Amino acid sequence: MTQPDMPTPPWERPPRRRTPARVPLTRERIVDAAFTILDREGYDRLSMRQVAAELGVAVSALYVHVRDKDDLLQLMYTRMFEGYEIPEPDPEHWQEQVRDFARRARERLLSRRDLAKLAMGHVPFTPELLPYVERLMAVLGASGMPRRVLAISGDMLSTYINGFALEESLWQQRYREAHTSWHKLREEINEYFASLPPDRFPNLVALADIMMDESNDYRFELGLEIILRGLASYIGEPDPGEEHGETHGES
Amino acid sequence: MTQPDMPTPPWERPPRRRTPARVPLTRERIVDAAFTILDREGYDRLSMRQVAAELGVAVSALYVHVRDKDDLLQLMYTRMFEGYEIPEPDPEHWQEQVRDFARRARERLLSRRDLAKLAMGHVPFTPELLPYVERLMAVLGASGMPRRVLAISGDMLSTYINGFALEESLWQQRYREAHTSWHKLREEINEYFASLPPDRFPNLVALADIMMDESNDYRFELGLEIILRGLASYIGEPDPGEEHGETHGES
DNA sequence: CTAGGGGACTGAACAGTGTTCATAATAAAG
DNA sequence: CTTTATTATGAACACTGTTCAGTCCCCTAG
Repeated sequence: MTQPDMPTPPWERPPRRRTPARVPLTRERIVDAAFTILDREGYDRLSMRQVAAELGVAVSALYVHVRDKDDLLQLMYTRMFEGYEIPEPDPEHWQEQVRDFARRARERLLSRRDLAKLAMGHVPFTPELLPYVERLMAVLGASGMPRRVLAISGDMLSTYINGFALEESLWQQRYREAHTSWHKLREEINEYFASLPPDRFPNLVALADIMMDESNDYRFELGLEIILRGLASYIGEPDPGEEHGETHGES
Repeated sequence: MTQPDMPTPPWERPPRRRTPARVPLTRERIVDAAFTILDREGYDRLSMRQVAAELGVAVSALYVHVRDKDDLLQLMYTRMFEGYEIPEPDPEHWQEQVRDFARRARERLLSRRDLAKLAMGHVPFTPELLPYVERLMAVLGASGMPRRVLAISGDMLSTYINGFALEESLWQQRYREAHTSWHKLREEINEYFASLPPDRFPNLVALADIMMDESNDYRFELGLEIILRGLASYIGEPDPGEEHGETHGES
């Protein structure tokens, strides 16, 4: 905690410059400020000017430390992973480890506003993030699933988690803008589905009561379980599609 | 088919105004123009002004027919589904029907530039699109899977398809901007993975040769198969989580 | 035929965006 | 103290979505 507005005492030799030891602008501080704006204004209003204003600095100063807005977003994406822990692989409990991984990932994506929007469209293939990918692959690989299944399982999981969290945050945004609650919105949606003409929409009407749950947790868990069962079903099978490239169509 | 540039024959009484029967601006024509811009410039450069220019019209004229840019994007999203056919449900072949649905959806998403970006962040819960959801649910429901699994299966499938296509188009964009080819980019990526220090990244190094395929088709099919196997595994089981709301954690 | 009402369209403006660049201020090095 | 390199500034450019007073034109009523 520094106290910026204190006058300089006369017995200290006053430094020549007006702002003694002003906090230097760094990539870290810029990312901090960007997250402050993201929390307060949301992804769509996150602009270089807002970030600069938050730091009390001219816009162009940011470009000394950051190439692009894209560059800044990439830094924010990287920051998102900080402190995210993935355990040592345990072949006996790989499913529970993956479940835990997925839950914590979703939790993180929903912990701050619009984080899912930020994550969507980025790929964790940078040097800073590859360790996380490696550890996830280690956990999944311990299951003994075939190589080719393993190669896409990480992608599938993160696509599912990101997609799910994005949809959740879209609904959040929608009911925030409509000045109502998730409870109310959910009720309206389910009533809408129930009120459809049953002759033209028999399936939707029949599912109206469970299309949206009071909490999304159960839906998330079930989707996760579906993927896990799918992955597990390949354990013990030989690597599928060794002759791949020809035989994926038609049949 | 009207023929706009034909001169007015002299035996027809010429209308008083200079531009005889000028094409009226409609929502349809605006969406057409928007797709022209999307194809030519990409999603990020799709702006109201570009659309207006394409139509030879002032920007503000668009706002007579379209509330928002969001409104226009919604119209484009709806247009995407036009002519998309989903077959009558056949309980014997629901898996093949779903595979076919997914392949055609991906094909459509990749048929035009940045269509996946457009699709991401939209939900097909509008009156025009509900019939498609209904038909998909019919096909899935014919499998006999439990209600709660059915309720999220559609979401899971479209999340997977959209996410996969989005990732594909992201790579496309990346190698377009780098002025190289997918073949080259893929080779570089795989070489990069292979060149990682094997002691810190044993799993990534071991998978380097199949992290990215020459074509993404096989990866898409395999991911689809994983979901299908997961879904199929629930057929015959009682509806899971009837006591839901409490018991989805820990155990 | 004229008068007028109403919808479609225009042009200009507002407030905002990402990015660049010559210039100024500052810090470190000689 | 002077030089040099870095960092920050302010103004500018070329855009963006959106609004609004006014204009044009067509159709209808008288």
